[in-house]
Amino acid sequence: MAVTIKDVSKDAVVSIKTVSRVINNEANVAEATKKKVLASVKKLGFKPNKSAQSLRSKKSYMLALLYDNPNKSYLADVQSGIFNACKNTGYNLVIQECDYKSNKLKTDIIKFVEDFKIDGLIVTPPLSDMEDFLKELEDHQIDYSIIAPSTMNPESLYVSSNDYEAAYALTSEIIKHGHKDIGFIKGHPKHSASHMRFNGYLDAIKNHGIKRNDQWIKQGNFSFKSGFDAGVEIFHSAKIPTAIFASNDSMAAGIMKSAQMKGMKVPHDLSLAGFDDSPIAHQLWPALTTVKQPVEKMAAHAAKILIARFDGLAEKTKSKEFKSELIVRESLKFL
Amino acid sequence: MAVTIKDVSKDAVVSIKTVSRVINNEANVAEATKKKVLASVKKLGFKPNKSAQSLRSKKSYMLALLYDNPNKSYLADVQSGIFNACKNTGYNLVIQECDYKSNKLKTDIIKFVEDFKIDGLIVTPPLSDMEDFLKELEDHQIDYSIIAPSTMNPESLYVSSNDYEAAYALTSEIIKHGHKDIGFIKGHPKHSASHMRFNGYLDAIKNHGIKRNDQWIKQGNFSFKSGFDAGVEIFHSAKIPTAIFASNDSMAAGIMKSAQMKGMKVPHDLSLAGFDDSPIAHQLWPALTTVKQPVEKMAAHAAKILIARFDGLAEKTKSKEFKSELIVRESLKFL
DNA sequence: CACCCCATTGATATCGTTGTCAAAGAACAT
DNA sequence: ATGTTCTTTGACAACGATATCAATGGGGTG
Repeated sequence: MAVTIKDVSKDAVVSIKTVSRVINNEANVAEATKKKVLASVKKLGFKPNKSAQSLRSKKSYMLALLYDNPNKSYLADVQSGIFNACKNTGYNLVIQECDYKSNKLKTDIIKFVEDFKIDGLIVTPPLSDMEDFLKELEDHQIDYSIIAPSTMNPESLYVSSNDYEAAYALTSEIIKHGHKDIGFIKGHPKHSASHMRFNGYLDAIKNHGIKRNDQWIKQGNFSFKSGFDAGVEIFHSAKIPTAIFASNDSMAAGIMKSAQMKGMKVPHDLSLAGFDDSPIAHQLWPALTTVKQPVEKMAAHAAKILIARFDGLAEKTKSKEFKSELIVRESLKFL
Repeated sequence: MAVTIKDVSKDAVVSIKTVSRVINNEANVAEATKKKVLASVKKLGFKPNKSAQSLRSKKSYMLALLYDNPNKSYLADVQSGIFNACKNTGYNLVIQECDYKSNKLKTDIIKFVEDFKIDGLIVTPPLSDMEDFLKELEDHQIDYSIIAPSTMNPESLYVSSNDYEAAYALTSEIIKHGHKDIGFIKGHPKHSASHMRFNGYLDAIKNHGIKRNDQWIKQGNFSFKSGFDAGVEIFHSAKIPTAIFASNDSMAAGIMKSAQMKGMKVPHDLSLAGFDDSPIAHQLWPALTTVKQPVEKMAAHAAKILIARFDGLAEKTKSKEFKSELIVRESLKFL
């Protein structure tokens, strides 16, 4: 039989309530008492029973990660980050796959949260871009922390990245390499990151005196196939750009494949850049020039601030913007 | 306030115990009573409180996925499969990242299971290959289900795949394409799948009268880099094979990159095959010939049989071997 | 010294289930 | 008719924590 709070209280010769106070770090416990109790806790190897805690305190000590994102490596990184943040906090992570297109999304998630008494949600794109969904969460008083929000509401918890600046910087880098004819593949229209990246691109070419050519700007959806298809289209054009910037690496890989199938060589005939620094970026040859976001750290921070809010430490940890890093690899060449 | 079993018992004019019996599908409840209770449950929208159930019944209704595998897409597939199997069972999934090399592994996991009262584990490679670890779980009476076991213990729950046959078939396919000089990149030595795949390769060439050439057989560890390095080594040899079979797609991608950097063209100068049908397999050009395992289905089955065991339905669902599928793509050409 | 206040502590109720065990009644054998 | 067994049901305890609220006692104030 496991050690309970009762055993500890007997061993430390205090009431169970006092033990409870100590393990919950409540105020107003004499230092001597605290020490005594902690000694007994350690001696007996006491671990509070989560179910009992949950039952009484109405908390589950569970966070849920909401996602509907086909990008497996992104998901894995996010998860890993949250996982690390949860370590030693007593909180656990459950995963919830969603369908952002489902009209039952809202009710399903609310039901899920209420059934399992989930303490808080970590919301990833594209769910993080659905204002009405977030509104619904708030109406139900569900705490959440957003990764990559579309609007940075100072009230809510979020972690963001400087997608706009990074896209601007990457585009500038391409231009510095002598390119003027630069195509762009847009990401999934429902992801706010898509727009930020696109705007970064647009402003960069504009500020460098390059005119936008809509023949070379294609709508993608972050999938390999959408990049491939966009490539096929672009390479049918009368004039082909000397460089293409795809909003993520999967699409850049798609472009590369379509280029290679056309007999073009990267970067000899076409320079290429992606975004995200997915594993595939360096596994291709030539390796992709891209932008690396500290996804794991971002996810960890999202979890941390959520947990801090539960513990009433809201002042300590705040929403934060993370900086991305430009990674220049062989797929980009000087013209 | 949420609806409790008490409310239901009042509404249905029965005792709370009877309600409990109905929602737990216990025997010996009169059909009429059952109907009456279920009607009230539905009418009031009653959902049993997980914490209270856990507290009383000593079950957490949580499965944990144990992994230490750098392959993100594999992890995502496994997760997705388990997730689907859990749906509507009342069980939930928590993720536990491990370090299989840690000497605290065993104690950490035991502690984790006991702290959170995890009902059962789903164990993936390479943890599934550590006999002493599994033994420890059994000693602590921890239920588990293995994905890709090294030894198929009829006592334990597992899902396996026919790695040996698939590797044999793929090797035969390469031979059918006219290749006689076939290199092989071994997988991580701690994964039993590595050995099964290697043996499939060895037996296939032997049965086709081809002699093993150890210059072309390299040890990898399933990582892209290990494949790349193996490629570099092989291409330094005096004689280069006409085809290489890598134990997984990441390593095959590594080989492809090292070949391309040497100026070789796939499949013109070198045919290539991988294993797993990871996303990268079809994102490369040329796309990789490979073997597809129904990873999601396997994971789902692993979860199902574990849950069935909890519910005492052990007879219904049994360990199972899944069949892989050969996918021939452009990276393999007729000699 | 009497009074009050605040920090500290504990007795006990409580959360929402399942487990135990006994009672009631139906069914069947004698 | 009586005893026995089996099915069905319910009253109440129990799980292991936190919440409530009252009791205790030391320190400060007038």
